[in-house]
Amino acid sequence: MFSNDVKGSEAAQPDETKAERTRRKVYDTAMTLFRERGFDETTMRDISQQAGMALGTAYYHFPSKEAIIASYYESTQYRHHAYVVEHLSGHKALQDRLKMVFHSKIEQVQGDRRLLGTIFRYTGDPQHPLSVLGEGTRSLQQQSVATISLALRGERFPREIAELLPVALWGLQMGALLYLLYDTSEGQTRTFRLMDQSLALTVQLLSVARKPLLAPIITPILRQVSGILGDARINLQPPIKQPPTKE
Amino acid sequence: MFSNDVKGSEAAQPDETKAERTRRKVYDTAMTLFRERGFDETTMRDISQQAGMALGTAYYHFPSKEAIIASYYESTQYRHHAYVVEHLSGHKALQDRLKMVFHSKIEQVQGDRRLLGTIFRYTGDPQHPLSVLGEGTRSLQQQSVATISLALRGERFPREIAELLPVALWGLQMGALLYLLYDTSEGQTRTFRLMDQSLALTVQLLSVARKPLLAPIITPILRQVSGILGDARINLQPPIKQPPTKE
DNA sequence: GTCTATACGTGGATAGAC
DNA sequence: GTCTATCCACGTATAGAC
Repeated sequence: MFSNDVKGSEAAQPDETKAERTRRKVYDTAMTLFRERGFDETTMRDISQQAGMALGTAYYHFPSKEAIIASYYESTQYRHHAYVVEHLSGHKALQDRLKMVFHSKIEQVQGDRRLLGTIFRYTGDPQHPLSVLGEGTRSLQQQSVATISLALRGERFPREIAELLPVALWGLQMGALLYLLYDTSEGQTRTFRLMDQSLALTVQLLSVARKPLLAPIITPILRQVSGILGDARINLQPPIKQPPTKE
Repeated sequence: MFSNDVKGSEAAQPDETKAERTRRKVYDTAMTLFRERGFDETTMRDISQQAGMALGTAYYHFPSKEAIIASYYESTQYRHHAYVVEHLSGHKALQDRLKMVFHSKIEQVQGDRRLLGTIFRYTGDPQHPLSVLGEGTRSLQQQSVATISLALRGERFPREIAELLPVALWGLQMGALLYLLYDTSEGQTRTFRLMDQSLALTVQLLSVARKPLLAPIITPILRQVSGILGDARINLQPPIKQPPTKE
């Protein structure tokens, strides 16, 4: 739907074409203004003026203001994935890995809370290409699940848990992002605490669930949850098991 | 923030003032157009023209298009509460009561799925008076929790559960509404099934949690969840224990 | 292909006359 | 309370320069 080659890095590459440079200029200027004033308060005319170009030029590279946000949306997912891949080997225990994945996600968007809100705005419109739950962002959703699932690499879980855990964690991440939006505490410490506690609880529950004594009670419940979600067609497991990392 | 005397009933009252009649006319016309074409596709000019009045007149009664949606938002909560109060005595078992409460909520907004999406649009902006999670709708949130809690009347739960259940059910309702938005199944049967299954599971879990054998395992977990939520200041218990029903 | 300059129509919102 | 006139920002279109 939207073109997509700005990757969010604001460092210019030397072999950029002129068009790419202009496009980046639009993107960077827009992001700066969005962060300063907010999305709605920034007009395409502001952006083009600030970037020192004509209105038509900005529109030439981005069909709409939303398209700029779409680029940002994609770039965050891309960068998060890259970060996680790079830092995975430094964390061995499950809880450490989960913390790393979730912390980096929050830190990444921490300075852009207002922008984040702009992305959530389309959630109520399933048809909108930017709806975080809609068809239009399906591949981003699956990528996100895949990124999170990297933290689970090498772990062995019972079938039922292995099936539910990735989506559950994705939901947790969504919840954390939403909470972040509303978190006015200094440095958003509340969000981090909420996340850490939730993850600790999760890991704890996972180990409880593994106890053979409790299995007969827990397994049917998990099956039931699985059934409900499956029935509701809530399923974000990406079709490819491995995320796009060459190896 | 927004004025609020349209209660969503489209039946005119005989003792209405002229202003009230005009206001209702604006509201009713707007709702009809919103339902037919959608919120964004309906202009204030459309509304005023269809209602046979000047643009300025419509704006005199509603300071903005959003204010009309705000009225709708309030009226649904009001009507749901009234419905639940009226039908509570017909349902004795907990699960029946929950089903009644949740079904009526969904049925009430079933025809307005697009409008519902419009309400969710402001969730990303904590400052916005219409954000479903924001300060601006706090009292509506608490009313909604109170309405749901009516289904729990007379039930006895352990402290930890009694504390968590209302918010949890509110979250479930939010989830169901969100799911409804995306549910294209005939008559939204999927949403109803998802809800029924979730409620059945909930009731089942409640009875499991009551078993004395499992209490030592479950209670500390619930305490922990309670602690996390409390820490995060997620608390929607209305300050008044009893919702506004005279008795 | 990339960019500028300019103009038009639409829609939300407001001011002021009646 | 109601209407008319108006403002302003937006998306879009276009004609042409390089």
